[in-house]
Amino acid sequence: MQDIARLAGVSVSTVSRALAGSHLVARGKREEIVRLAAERGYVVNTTARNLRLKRSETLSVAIPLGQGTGQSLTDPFFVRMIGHVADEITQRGYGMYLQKVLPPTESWLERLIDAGRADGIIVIGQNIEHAALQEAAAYRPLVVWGGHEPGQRYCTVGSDNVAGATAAVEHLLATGRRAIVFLGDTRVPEIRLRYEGYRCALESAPQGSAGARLLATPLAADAGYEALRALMREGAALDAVFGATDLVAIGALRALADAGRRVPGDVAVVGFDDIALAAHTTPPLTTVRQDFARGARTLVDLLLRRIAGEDTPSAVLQAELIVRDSSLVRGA
Amino acid sequence: MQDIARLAGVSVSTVSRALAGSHLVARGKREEIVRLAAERGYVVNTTARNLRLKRSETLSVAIPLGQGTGQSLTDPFFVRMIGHVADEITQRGYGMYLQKVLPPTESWLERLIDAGRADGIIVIGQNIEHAALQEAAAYRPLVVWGGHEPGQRYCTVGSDNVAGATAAVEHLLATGRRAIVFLGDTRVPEIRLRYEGYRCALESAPQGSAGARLLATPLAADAGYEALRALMREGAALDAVFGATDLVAIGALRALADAGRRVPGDVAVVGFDDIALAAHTTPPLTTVRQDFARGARTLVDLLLRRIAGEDTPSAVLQAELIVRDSSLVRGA
DNA sequence: TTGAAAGCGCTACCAT
DNA sequence: ATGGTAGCGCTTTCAA
Repeated sequence: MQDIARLAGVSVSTVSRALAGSHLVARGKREEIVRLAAERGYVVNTTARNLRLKRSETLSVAIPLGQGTGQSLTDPFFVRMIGHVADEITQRGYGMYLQKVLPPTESWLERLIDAGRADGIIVIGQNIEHAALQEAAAYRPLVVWGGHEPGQRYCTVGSDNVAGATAAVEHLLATGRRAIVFLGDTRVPEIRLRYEGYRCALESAPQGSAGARLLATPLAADAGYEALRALMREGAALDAVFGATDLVAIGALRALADAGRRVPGDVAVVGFDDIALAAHTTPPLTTVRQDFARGARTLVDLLLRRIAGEDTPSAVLQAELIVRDSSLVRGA
Repeated sequence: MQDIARLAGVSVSTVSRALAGSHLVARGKREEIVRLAAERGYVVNTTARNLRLKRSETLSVAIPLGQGTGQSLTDPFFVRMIGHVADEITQRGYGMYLQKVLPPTESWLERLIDAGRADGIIVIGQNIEHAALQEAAAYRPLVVWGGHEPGQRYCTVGSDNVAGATAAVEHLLATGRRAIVFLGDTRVPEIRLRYEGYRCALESAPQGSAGARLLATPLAADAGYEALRALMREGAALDAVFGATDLVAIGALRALADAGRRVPGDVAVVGFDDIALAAHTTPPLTTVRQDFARGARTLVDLLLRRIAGEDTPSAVLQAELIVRDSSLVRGA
């Protein structure tokens, strides 16, 4: 900036103002300075600027990967969410600092918060870290994607997991399914809520239906595959599978195919998320769609409002059942 | 830091040193200071630190999304790559600044580089931006994931697209396929290289084989689906499809299923990438595996070496053909 | 409308 | 082993 000032024959103050588009600088001079900077490839140093302004125009996105839940950063759900959040953040002229948090790290939230790298934090997925989040609740510029539970002190944005799961299971019951297995890891709050919706729907099940059956499995396709194979080897009766995520459901699809069970003829399969590939499985997967784009927009909106000092409530987004071939009426 | 110094009854210099773990500070005093900081939730301000040190311990990851190539940040390929790169960066104690670059942005590379936010830049995918990259070649701390082409001045890391594609097509020919269609967008350098490998293999095809047939399509499942459907409606003869990416191949799988063509009985399908879901399609997809983990490691390695002042050459990684059911021997 | 100068929070040099 | 202090590059108040 010194250089530009010297070249333009003005002070650094004037250059700073000109580059910020201030009208305090004479129009001609301003344009001259801007031209000069562009020519010389000068760009304002963000670090110095941030230090001076005490804000970074950057939002931190943190992804806690719980121990053994099997999720990884490459999980299509995270990827999808990261993509949409990146869109939203970029659109508002903010930068995005991506942080992957592995479980053993202690007080990661505090560190992230106070280091001054970002103006606020978006945490995607509560994933076991519920307690840490509760503690950080006092810190305002924080919004979490996940399930909203009573007694929760931090601000969340998430789909209506209970209602979504209930709709899925009611659909299965309505199409004649009677033995519906739930595949997932209920240690994750969102999954627990989905399981709750599942149980809830089963309570009003017709006579002759089997009760709730929870098959615990990490949230990955391989895990879903293995878990369901094991269950079938045991000879358990089932005519429907509700995968807690599409990934798990896709694993289930393959396990069924390998075992010679026809989908949807013998067994119906339903997932949750509606990731891009759900429409392209064989058969295409019935699933509960989460509105990721809307979710991302809401996350960023709420966070920016919190940064501005507002105290925002949690938001629950509607989730929509998308019926595809994997749960067609039995025998259809 | 002032506060901590006052509390500990020492100078800020000492606090700074203690927090950095310097052995110049008496052991007892050091521990006392660290304890005090932890207690009061004090964390060193990264921005000030970076300004002073003139480095940010942060790497920028930029993803240029070309016009109309149909790729989006939610493409499993990007997601996978981002995940692995995030892993590598995190592991080395660096932060990751994620940047999505939309085409109209001008001189985005320069801005990114000079703003001082990051010590170096990883660009994932050349995607139409080849020219801009060539210009930025002078800027050293820059590594690009993509194809390596003659005359290229910037440092790339990428799979051996030509060899990978050749292996895939040779496999198809060896198993009796004679009319192999290539599905993809050859404006993207990597895809152009794959197409080259495809043509190369076809040149040594047995008598009676059809020549190269390029079906241009954006790199997304829907696009692959539509493109292949259109081709089949035209009544074109084909007994194999080579999708430039797994996503396109998955679209092709579904188009074939919808049209009543059996895979691999009537038509073989091969993809490229080996994304997680390739093993879970019906039938499981034969594909050319890119070693993403290794690629990410190499990207970060080379970038850090460039930051240290070294001039590194481009790296080409081997790509491995993974044969699954979608290309089993005809009639098998 | 412009310039001088203070200071954001930190590290590292130079003294002691 | 510890402290004083300059200065990283910028914005903004205050004075002119």
